[in-house]
Amino acid sequence: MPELPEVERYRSVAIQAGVGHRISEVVVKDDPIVLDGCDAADVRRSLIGRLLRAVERKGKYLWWVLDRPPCVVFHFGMTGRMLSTVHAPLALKTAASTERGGWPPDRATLRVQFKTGAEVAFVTTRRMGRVRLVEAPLVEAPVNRLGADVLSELPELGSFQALFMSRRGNIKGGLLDQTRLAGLGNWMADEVLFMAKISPLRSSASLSDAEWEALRDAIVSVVEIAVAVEADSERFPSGWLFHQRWDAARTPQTLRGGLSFTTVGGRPTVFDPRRQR
DNA sequence: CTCAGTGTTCAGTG
DNA sequence: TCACTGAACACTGA
Repeated sequence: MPELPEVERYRSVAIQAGVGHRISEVVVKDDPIVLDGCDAADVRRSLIGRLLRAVERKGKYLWWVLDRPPCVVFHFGMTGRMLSTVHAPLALKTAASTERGGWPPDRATLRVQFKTGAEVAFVTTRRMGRVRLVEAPLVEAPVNRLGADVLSELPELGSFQALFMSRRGNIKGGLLDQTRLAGLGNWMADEVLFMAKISPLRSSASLSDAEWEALRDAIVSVVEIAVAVEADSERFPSGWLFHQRWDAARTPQTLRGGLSFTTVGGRPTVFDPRRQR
């Protein structure tokens, strides 16, 4: 479930383990699916002996800025993680999550050791995550295709609303389109619509001004809270829809506790038809 | 054995 | 050309 808050957490993991430190050892698994446009030798050569200057994020993408280009850009796909020896792993309550203790983690694509002895690993068990070498991530693919980051660049109400004007489809599809707003994923889209009392099936064109404002406010709130608790779902507010979506996810097209479990735009969707109009 | 689930990309359609 | 839809991708755990 790596949506923005989780990626932001992985950013802290990398910062705390390695920013300001030089890289002494690198182990890369030569996996042509995960390494996109580069091979293990390229990645190793780019990292070994380098100083980690900063770790940046936009939407669900993360990249390491070294003291010499290129940057190493990570995407987590549906099952990626970034772990370190100085961070306790977080047990994430999602359908796909499995955290196991021990170091090194199983099947890491990449393991980096700093001169301090701290290590960071990138794991993408189902191989849908990606590692790329990019000179200037903000102006090159894939990061340059992203819209405004929902944590740091959320547009003011007028431009926020305008982002969706060219869309004919449902509002949930619009929220998931990373070229408009970057960072929301499937569960967060459901959560903000729940908070804003808007049905995921509504067409973008049908929202009132008050609803646009409620939707924008809900995005601010959900993103801020999820980031503040470091994407630890145990600490999500008890009223959030999140807590009800995973255990009951095996009952499509039925009602449970008044909630509707269905599919919108090909994604599993949970909403409360009594509350969300 | 079957299949849900996670994010993105791509082929096909309107 | 643009926007949308649905399948595909790889894999694990239920």
